[in-house]
Amino acid sequence: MVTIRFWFLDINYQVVGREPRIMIWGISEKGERILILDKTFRPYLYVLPKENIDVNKLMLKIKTLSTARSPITSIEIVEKKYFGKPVKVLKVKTVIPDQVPKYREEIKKMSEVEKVLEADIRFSMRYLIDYQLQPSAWHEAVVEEIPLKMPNLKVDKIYEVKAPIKPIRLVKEPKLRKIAFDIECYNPHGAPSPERDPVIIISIYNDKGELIQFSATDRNDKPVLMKFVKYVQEYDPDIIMGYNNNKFDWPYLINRGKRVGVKIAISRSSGEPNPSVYGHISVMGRANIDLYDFAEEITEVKVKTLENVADYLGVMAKSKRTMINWWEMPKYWDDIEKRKVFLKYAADDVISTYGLGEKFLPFAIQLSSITGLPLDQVGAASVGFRVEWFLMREAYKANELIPSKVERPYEPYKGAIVLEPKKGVHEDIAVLDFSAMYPNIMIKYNISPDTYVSPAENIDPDKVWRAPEIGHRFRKEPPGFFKRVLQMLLSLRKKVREEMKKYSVDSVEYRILDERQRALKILANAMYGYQGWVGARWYCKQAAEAITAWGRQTIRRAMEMARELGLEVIYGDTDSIFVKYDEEKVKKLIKMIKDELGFEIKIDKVYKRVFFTEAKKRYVGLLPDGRIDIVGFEAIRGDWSELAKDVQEAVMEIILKEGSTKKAVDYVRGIVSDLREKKIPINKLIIWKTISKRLEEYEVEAPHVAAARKIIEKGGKVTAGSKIGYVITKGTGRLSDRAIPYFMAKIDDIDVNYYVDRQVIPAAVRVLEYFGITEKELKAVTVKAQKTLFDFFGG
DNA sequence: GCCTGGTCTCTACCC
DNA sequence: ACGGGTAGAGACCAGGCG
Repeated sequence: MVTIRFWFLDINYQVVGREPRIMIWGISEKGERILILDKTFRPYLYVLPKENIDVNKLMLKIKTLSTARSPITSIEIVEKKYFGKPVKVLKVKTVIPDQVPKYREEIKKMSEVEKVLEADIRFSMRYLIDYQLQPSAWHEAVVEEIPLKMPNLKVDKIYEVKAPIKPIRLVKEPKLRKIAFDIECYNPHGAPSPERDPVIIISIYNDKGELIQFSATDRNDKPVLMKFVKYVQEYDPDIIMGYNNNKFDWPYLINRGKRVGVKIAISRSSGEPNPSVYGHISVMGRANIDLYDFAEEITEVKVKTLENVADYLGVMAKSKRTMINWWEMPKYWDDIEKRKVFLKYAADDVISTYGLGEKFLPFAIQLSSITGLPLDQVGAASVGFRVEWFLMREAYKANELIPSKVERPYEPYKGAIVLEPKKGVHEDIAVLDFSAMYPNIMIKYNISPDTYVSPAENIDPDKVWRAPEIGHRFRKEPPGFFKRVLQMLLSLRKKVREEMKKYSVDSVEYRILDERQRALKILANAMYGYQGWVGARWYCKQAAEAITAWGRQTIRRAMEMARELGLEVIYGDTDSIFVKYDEEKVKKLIKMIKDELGFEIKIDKVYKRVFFTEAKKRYVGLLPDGRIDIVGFEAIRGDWSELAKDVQEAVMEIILKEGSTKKAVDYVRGIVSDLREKKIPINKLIIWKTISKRLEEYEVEAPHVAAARKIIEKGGKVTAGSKIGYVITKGTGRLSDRAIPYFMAKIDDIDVNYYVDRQVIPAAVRVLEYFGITEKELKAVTVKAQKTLFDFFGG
């Protein structure tokens, strides 16, 4: 027996013979790739009996269900808590994990049974929870080495556990072997099909900085697939990364492999990648990561192509990469000279992908270790499931039973308040933000599913917090599950931030800790939304409703205080208030809020000048350093043409910095005339919109839907989530009849009037209207004298 | 048949 | 597959007019 330290990479289980076997894949401190087996773990479920029933009789009755294939090996009475209330439950153990749902259904039917619990947790996750193992983190284990007699297992050592594995805290990462890969398919018919179209290039980029490309000779791709499989097995990466590989590369490779007779046997057990939870593709013994999952969270990039995201993150500048549009690919492949360009394009793609991995992996690793979701799943799992896995682990630690998943109808409830802004230009405005408002409200009022007191219950009013407006009550004591979890998250984050100070800003440790505190913050902030999500195990509408009610009360009171101090409130949304920046009074306000409400509010920024129209959630601010903050307006929306956005931004800048409406008007007129003279390139006229469902489900034929149909007609592919780039062409009738995919349009097809009347002018007028400028004036050819911005100040 | 105003659908934003 | 609040465009349709 030996004690080893290893970094947790992946987990799965197999049923071998008549017993399940947990398989944990890791990297030892010495850098060996190891597999640890645990044959002792068994699946189970809990039975919550009805009150006043004969438990012994129930136990006997459950025992009679036992089958030979997966016998019930034990039933014991254990003490747990269910929503904070102590309960006695039966822990029913069996052998084969996939038999648990069968037992669940049968036991549920029994008249003595109130509920069956924790029968909907996958076996390997059950193992992680019960031993509190931390994916993507270090562990210590007492193990015994067993001989390597399984040649299909790609590891240096195999062990069997002899004592429970224990997580240990080490701020470091092992030297991981990583590759990024990307495939290119021959697509003369539009979207490629694995049944018909070969994989012509597979590019790989590894952590040694090597670029490897396999390409087909003519259209024979069997060797390409074979070389890829061989390469992966030989390089033996721990992490495989791609961009949209879960939805495209892997399914294509596997189906293409089936077609040409190549098994994509790239896992550490020589198996193929296979579809798994949250729509991700699992590769046994390795972490397959789709970087698109992380790119999706970058809201600044509206059209999340690899090149756009890589450009935004500084991984590869658009100007420095080779680009080929998908409809041009066959041309680039068929022409042997142009093929070199194609290979360069493929290389740039895979290098960008690897670069994105460098940006996203540290965060993914931290998120994985905190939530307890394996590295390959954490990106694919939605926010709700990340929160839920974290809570399930915490529940186990607190001896709380995990509620089952229940299907519920959607129930709306009232949310936050948004103030009517005082329209116009304001000088020196401070934006005050409550720090972590909802988490702090949950903590202060002990809001949690297990502290909620139902209206039927009689309770001393002094022992509960009562929510304003709606009257939901929450026990003051003891601290609820969510309160404890939030306090833990917040104090942990504080500790991590303290620890960060020990390291220099450019050290590896600093980066790790910084990503960790970010992940903790995101998790804490998601806790409110989680409770209001009907799909949540800990769904509690009353809690979510109470949080927003207390939020409304808090912000209202804060605004009242500001006014009491003589501070003019210009605007406010949810947890922020915009006030005139009087340093002394603002300082007083912050203290007053702290003292009276017990919440921290901070100056987030101070605008030298800020402009509001009458609309909520839209404003432009000028920062002291000269930068312009645009919030909500067309200029930052992805579904307006670049041209209209540029015009609006320029107008805002002229107005805020120079105060000259005349200059702004002249500028707009200039653009309009450029447009009429076809001086504006077509790519500035593209409007991007997301297809959110299957095309046949649309009730109205919107322009982007019509354009999407045209893409399909051309052989292209459109699915839910696709971004459609279209332009409006000349003609009559509905816009949707005149919307065509941008790559099918020529500059002469463009309906200039649409871009003038429905894009440029409205975007400009949105801002200029307040200064008395009308659409007519913007379109007029003669220049009239305009008032300056400063005529509007103060009155 | 054409115009108009109101309603509904849809998307992307804010916090 | 975390929440509600909000702006705005365009499709769609009923009703008025002639």
